[in-house]
Amino acid sequence: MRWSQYFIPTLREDPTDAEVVSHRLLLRAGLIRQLGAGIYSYLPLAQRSILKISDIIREEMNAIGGQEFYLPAIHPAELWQESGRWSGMGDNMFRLKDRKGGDYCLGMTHEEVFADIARKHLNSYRQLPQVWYQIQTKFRDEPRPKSGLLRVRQFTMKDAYTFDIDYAGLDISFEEQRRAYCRIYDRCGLEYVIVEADSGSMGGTASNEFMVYTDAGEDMVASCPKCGYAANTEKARSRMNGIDDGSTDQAVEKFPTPGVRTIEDLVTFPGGAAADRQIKTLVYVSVGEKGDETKSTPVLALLRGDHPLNEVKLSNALAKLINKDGWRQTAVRPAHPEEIFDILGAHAGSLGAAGVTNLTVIADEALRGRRNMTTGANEDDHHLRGVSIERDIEVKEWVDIRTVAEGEGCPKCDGLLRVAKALEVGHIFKLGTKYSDSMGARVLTAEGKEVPIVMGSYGIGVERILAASIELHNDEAGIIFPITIAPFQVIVTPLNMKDADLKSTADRIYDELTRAGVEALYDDRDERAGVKLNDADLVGIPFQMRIGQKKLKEGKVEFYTRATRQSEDVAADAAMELALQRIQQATRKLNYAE
RNA sequence: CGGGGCGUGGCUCAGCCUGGUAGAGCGCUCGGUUCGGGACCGAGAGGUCGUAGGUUCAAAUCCUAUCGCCCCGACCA
Repeated sequence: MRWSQYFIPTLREDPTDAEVVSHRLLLRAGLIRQLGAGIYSYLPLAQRSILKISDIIREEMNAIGGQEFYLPAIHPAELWQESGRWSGMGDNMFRLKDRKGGDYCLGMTHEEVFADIARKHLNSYRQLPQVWYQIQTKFRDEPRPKSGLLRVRQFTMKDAYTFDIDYAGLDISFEEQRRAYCRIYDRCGLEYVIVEADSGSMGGTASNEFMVYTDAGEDMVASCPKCGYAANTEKARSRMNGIDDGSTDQAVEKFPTPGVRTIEDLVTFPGGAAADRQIKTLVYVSVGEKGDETKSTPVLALLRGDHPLNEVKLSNALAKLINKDGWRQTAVRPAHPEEIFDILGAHAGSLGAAGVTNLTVIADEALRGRRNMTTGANEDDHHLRGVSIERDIEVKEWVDIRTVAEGEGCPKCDGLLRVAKALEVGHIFKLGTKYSDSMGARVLTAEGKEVPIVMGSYGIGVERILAASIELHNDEAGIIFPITIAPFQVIVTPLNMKDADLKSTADRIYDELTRAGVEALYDDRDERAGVKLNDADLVGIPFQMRIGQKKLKEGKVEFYTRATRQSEDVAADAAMELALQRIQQATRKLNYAE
């Protein structure tokens, strides 16, 4: 490919709208352009890279028996109504009407469509297991798209689905997918961790996320360097040290606390209490629906004063209480200030659960057995001391609803947890029978019994691999692509196109490389050397063949490695061989990484 | 959805506060010099100042509405 005729609109200046590194470099290096909020055009360089990532995914999916499909992006509403997700997905789903007024949506994921095919055509245990996948465009109307390709409204996803006769089969399918995922990320040259995760609106029994540590991520991962435990903080647990509450149960005593509004206020207030000896009382509202009816259920969530609530954990706990008799929880939100006053007769800052009997009270596990605590009195400017939880508060459910913090004890060993930001690049779920039950996908067993198909669902964000790779692999000069996903493997750069010797040597080497099957880009632009070298570094092609006058007089050219920014001299006649060897070496290292 | 910011040649931005016939740098075209880390000289092309309405003798500038984009928060398979 000749650069002079190829479309690579590099930018000399940093785009002001781009905050995160990958966004900035994707724009500057001429890989993408924005069309709208969270909607991007992939230019030729990005498209080449994305196709390479897709090819790796495809190879690894095929290697575990995956069969590639291509399903529609437009789905009739009925399908999503059957699974209950037409309402469950809320505003995140793009919806549209056809000319007859029929409801449709743009697919956010494809459990429903695949399950529909499965229920129509899978009838017998003899047909199972099946591994189906596709690489397809997904649409999600994100409330806030951001960070370039990291959070967008249209993107490419590899989504795979497995169909098994029972849970033992699902375990095997899940494990195969997990291993395939490891190979995919290894081959893409991406450093990742596998973490325990929340299943979210997908439902299901277990899930793992594949995470890349980067500050551009939007999840927090807790991990233990000692035993390897790793979990999304939406799921992570930790070991707590005991706290001395004194040896005797005191009596509950109300005392005035004028102006005290926060946990911190009460710590410094004379006669107050340390944060870990306070009970924090939060008012949340669970919104549920049943057919056309909706209801709001206020609940109290109790935590140790210094512990932050984890809304995902709370939402999961509340869903268990709400989802029965045909009701389904659609949202969980903090109560509005007016609601709080109506419910408890006091404002935030003086709230407590002692003596509350008409509300569901959820308490965090870390409060179990605690005594002589201080909490709000449900009377403005008053608190209670001497509160012993199990004696004074009617707790409906004890659940883990707090967010773990750095430095807390690992739940699996005696190590200490670290917490760091991470980006989700893949998620695998054991779905179980959620969709086969709701959509009626059943098969006959060998004994002639009808059972629901046991499903798994496995997703990879294709562009996120590209963006995450750039987040991890860059320097002040630009992108540093791993060889396997680089748009080109080598760039041939004659430093002066007006020099006939340089040009003819470059022509020849480019021709040799191309004939040898190397993906080479030829920078044949009549630009100054500085421009060409800076562009080559910016775009991040792993190897450069630099052809300049001084070295060529000795019959040599320079072979430059982008990652190390080191050059080595090689005879012009041997240049192609060296490039080929280094490319193969680098590719092999990623493809057969352990 | 709440808070903040920004929309001016292709790009980055100045001009707006204090109204008076639209600017710079980069890029682009042509000519010349230069040629190993984003050169220089000369000559050019290119803008309904996001959109609509209002105030005014006069609006990029003041007012109102609206659209779009970015950031923080809420939310997020």
